[in-house]
Amino acid sequence: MSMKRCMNAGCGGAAAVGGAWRKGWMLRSGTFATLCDKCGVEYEQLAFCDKFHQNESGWRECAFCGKRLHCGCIASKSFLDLLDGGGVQCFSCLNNSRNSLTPSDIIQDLLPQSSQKFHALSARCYTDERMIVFSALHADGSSVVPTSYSPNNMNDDVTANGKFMQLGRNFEVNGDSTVVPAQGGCSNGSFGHVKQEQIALHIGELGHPNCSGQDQGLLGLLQVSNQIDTKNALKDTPSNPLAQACLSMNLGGSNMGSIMEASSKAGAWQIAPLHHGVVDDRKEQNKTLITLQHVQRARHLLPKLPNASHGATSEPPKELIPQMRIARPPAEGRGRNQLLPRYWPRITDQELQQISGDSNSTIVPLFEKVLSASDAGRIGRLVLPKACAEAYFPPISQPEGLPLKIQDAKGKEWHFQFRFWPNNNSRMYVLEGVTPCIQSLQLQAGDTVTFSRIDPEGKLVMGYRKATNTVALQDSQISAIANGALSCEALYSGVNENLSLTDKHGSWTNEGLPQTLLVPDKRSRNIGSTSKRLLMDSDDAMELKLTWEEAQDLFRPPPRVKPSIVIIEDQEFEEYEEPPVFGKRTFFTVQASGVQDQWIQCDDCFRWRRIPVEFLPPSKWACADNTWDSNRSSCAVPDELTSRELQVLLLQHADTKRRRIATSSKSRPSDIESTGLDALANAAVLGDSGTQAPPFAAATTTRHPRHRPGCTCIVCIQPPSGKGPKHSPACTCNVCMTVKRRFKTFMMRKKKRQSECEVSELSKKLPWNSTEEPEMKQNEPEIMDDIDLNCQPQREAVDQTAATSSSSSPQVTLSSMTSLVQVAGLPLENYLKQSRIASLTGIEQQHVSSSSPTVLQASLESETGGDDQQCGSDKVRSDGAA
DNA sequence: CGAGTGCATGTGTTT
DNA sequence: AACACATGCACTCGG
Repeated sequence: MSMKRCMNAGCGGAAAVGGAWRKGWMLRSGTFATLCDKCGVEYEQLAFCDKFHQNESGWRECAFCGKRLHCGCIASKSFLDLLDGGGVQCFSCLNNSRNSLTPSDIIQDLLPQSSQKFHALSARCYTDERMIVFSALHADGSSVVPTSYSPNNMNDDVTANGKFMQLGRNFEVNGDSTVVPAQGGCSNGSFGHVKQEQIALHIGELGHPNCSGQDQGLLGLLQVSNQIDTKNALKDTPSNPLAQACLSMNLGGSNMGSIMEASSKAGAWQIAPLHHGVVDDRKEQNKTLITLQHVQRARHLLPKLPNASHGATSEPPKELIPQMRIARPPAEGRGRNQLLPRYWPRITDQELQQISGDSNSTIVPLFEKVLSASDAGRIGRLVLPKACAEAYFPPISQPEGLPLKIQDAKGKEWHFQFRFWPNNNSRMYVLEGVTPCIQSLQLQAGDTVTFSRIDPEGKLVMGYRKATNTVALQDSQISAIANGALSCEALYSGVNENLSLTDKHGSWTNEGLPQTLLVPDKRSRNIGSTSKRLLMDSDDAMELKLTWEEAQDLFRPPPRVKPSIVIIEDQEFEEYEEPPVFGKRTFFTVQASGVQDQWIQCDDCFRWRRIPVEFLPPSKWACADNTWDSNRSSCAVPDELTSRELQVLLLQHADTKRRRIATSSKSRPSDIESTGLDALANAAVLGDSGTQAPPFAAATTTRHPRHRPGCTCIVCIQPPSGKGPKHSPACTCNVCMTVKRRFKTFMMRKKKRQSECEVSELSKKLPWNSTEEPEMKQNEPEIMDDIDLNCQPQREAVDQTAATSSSSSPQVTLSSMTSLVQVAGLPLENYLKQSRIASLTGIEQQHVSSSSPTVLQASLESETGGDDQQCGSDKVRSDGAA
């Protein structure tokens, strides 16, 4: 066995090379460092476990599989992985030789090595596995030494079991060969899990203090055989400062091996169990190993907010913590650090407590999944995320899989079949037989099921969250935010996978701020779901999108923070070091003269005040802040508008929003592409019922929605392009009859509405109109005698303008449906002109002249009022089903 | 004929 | 480009 001299000047100590590893850890560079026996200083070296034999040509061969690793080329990890805790593992066969250690080993072997004291070293114990990773602070509190450790003695039984361990590689060697965290400063924070305790340890210095972070806190992990060992270990050294220590225990008791990865930036250590023992799964295990990566992630249970320097606003109120729905990176699991955040369990402490009850069991949240339509459907198959399945469920090598018992929150045990299908050289994991469970829990697509494990029993439990509240609360939540009544966390815990944290003022914290808010990202704009396929009522989806956009509109620069100006491609960007805050919600009006106003509600008296349009109100605003109108800068001063006027404006505003949603949905590409027949048919079914439906749900069919099997009407037999024979005026096909009936309905409704127009009249008399009103005041036709169903939208679009200008006569014969619609808008337009509502009519004219059939369709729907607006697609559906 | 099963395929996401 | 996964669909089986 060769020896290598310690490179620490003046030390001269030696470390063994070739045999069992001394204390060592993997460096980021891919090399392996060991600790000098004598001085404790580490140095890099190349060495191999004795399981790898050096052959005559200088290559080393795996004793298990015979594959070779070039001597001295540790970076050639295609064959070999050096285990930080000691030992090596062949990537080809996964056999490994490893060192292991017990807590007593750690303590007895480690502590005497230095006279320096560490300020704190928190440690954590994991059952079954025998690994220690720890870091510690210097006594001055400024330095952290993250390291791993393995004792001198090998434990062959572990080796024989084929288990292995691996530590973080996130350490780098600086010029002085000292070990520093790979990413930034060592951070504070707890990485504890559901049950953990932490205590300070005072132990000898292990290595080199170079963590740049000023943070304090934790720094280590212990992974030992079991709790008892740990406790015994502590007992074994009563005189040792460790007696003062506490070990953080995680009862994650499975037999899984673990990968531990230190991500020092967040002070977070990640543990990733690996498959073990199943030969067929080894390739995937390899992959798991190889693809280990840094994951800067949110911390565990009680996330420390990221920027301590921001002062006292960082910690969420303690009483809120159990309720906070925080995405918890799962504590362990094979390849768990590869899990996408969307699968991170967001179970609350309260829910955990509910599951665990009063028992001493520990609930280990594993992962969660939003149910897809397939998952929740009758097939009874729940597709499991591959990484989750492989990480947390028993390894399976045959497609038939294993029966799996999973207990729900009520204690009922469900029997599923956990299996996989081969899929594109990969696997697709499913849980079969979930229908009874899904039905029992009344779960639907969009709901979330969570999987946890009860330790130490290792029993799997599943919980669920219903999704409906999330969507329903959106608007109100945002409103509440705008009024400063709701923290952003409450909002985004429901709609975004990102962990969200707020300070107690409701401001975003850096770490918790969803990126989708800060930087609109194409990939993450699909709120609440990662898939378009996830069933969400389309209205809800659109509503979500709009409110999401509104939410973005409400962002304000952080108060009292001066931005630094960054110029990127000649564009100046303000860069803030603090996250934005939500501003207060307002609405805008435009006077007949074209002057715009912005209206804001006082937080104290709830009166509405007029403010300049360009003003970006902060989250709190009161009359006293009304510097523009001194006459109304006190809550004692009544509203500028009468309550009636206000009501009208607010109604208009709400209506505007609703219509904008509808319009936006109709201007989707699929709708734009819809044929004239679609527009016709959609129009035909409008207003026939009051059922609510997504306005665009039926837009892409190539046949008219009233088509029924056997229908030979011209619409159904002609190609979607509209070419072909024309409808006869006497055609009595469903569409024609419906269109005729529809326009009769328009007539009736118009008359009815005129009698109900008191509010509208009042609004017209107001000097203001809510903006974004272009589609609001379209009107119904006077008479619809002759309806041409042979709609050719491309041509009609041109005709519309002519119709608009030429015909206010009810007797005019129209050439198209869209022209009809156009004429339908004329009487009110005229009326509005007479009423000198210039802004409205102006907008409307603009829209008319540029109308596409789709827009007209939207207009048509708009004019039919709220009830009609809702009827479109559902009507289509119901008709189709009839 | 409907339910169940296994695989194929398309789409969206991640690397 | 590769991968993950939601869902479609052909096939089988049993009532």
